[in-house]
Amino acid sequence: MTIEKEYSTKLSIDGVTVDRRDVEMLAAIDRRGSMHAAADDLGRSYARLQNRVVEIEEAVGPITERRRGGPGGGGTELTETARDLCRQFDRHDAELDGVARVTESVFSGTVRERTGELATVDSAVGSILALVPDGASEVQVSVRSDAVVLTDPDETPRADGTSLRNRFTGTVDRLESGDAITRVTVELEADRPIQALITNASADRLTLEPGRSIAASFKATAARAIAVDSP
Amino acid sequence: MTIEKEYSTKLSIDGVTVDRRDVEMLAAIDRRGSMHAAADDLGRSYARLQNRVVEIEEAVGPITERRRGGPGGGGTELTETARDLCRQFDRHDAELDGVARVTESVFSGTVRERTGELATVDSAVGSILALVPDGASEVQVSVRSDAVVLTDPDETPRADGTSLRNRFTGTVDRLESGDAITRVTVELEADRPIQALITNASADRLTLEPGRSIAASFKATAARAIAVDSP
DNA sequence: GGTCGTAGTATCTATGCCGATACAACGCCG
DNA sequence: CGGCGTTGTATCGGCATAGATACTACGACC
Repeated sequence: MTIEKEYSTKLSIDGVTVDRRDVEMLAAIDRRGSMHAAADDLGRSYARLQNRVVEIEEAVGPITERRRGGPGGGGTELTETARDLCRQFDRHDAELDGVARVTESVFSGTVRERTGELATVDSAVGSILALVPDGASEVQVSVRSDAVVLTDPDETPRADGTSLRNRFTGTVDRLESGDAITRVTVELEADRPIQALITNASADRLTLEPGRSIAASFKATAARAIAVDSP
Repeated sequence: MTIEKEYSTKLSIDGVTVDRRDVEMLAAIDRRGSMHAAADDLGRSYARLQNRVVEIEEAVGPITERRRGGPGGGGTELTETARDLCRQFDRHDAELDGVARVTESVFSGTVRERTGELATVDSAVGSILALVPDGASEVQVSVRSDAVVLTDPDETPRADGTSLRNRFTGTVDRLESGDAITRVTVELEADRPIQALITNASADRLTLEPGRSIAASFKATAARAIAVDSP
């Protein structure tokens, strides 16, 4: 039984929420130059598709230039507004996709001090500064592996020169290399691993290999906690 | 016209995809101890709710212990599997929420060298190492502000000791402070800002103020590009 | 002027999801 | 033994979404 993280991407503008289907519709219109052809491409009915364009347009403003009659009988072209919208959707989608693909490291702990949205969490690997929801006491802190920075522990910690607020040392446990990216598992304490996604080039420069001592750091604003009722 | 990033969280397990509604259902069952009471709480029909529990159970395995007859007429309790599922959903949801809340910095550029999923992108602020989708040439690279690390530029760059592969220097343009977190806008080139979310404490330690010279770094695996057809 | 392919609009129908309802099964309890 | 509150199951109807269909409007081009 494997659990896969999924999501669906949306943008909300003045009441309407445009989803992937809408963006694909706009892409098809752009590709084919007409709404009828786009509807054919997508296997959708022209009527619904046209209604949807108008619906979005009422909230967002002109996203198409539609001509009826004329050369070729007419046609529809996207405005720059529509292209911007699609790009923004794509960027948001790419970020969400990142969250779904990337592994996370989880640390259970209890909230100590709190200032605003931030709090220090006492965990088995030490105290973690993280974003903690209001009123939480027992929490799980999760850190995305693409947010974990690895550094040579021999370098001076330079605690003052950086905005990386969480720093832990451990030993490299496992390396899984892809074409360009290596997933590094670092054992902080017994059975308390943290994972980091780094480029193969970084793995080389850091001379990573199982057993090597290494420091794993991450920003407080990249560490997110959830409340856990039962300890 | 303001555009808000939205999303909906899902977990997919062996065919079924559980969404927020399902997790809220499980929470209500846990809270009330019976499916009837949970249905009442949520304003849902018992029949659908019960069907859904069975549906999920067929894929995930036992998520409830249901008794009919007995003291109180019976009742339903969650298994540890169900609690784990809810926590995993919450963690995933927290990460997605982070993506939707956080600002992103966007850099347009063209793909130069590529190795696997990574590529260097030439942009107005210099070359960026980022995750680039296959076949893309003109791209936009987006970087989440909670992935940007600020460092004192006077510190030795230590290009070898870290897995931070992208490093740019600029001047602090703007500080927006909350209770615990400051959003810093750094001007890399004219009209090419990058934003960083850091703790107020870090902002103090770095003695940030408009005009100060600062270095902004981020990991290659935290920079994601999308393809842009028209330049 | 007729043709053609497009946009625009209205209406009917299929589908799927869900609430509502009704009823059986279960087991303690008075 | 009957009552009660729960789980379990089947069926009906409402509602929203979307496809199907039919028709009008438009304007260049033959």
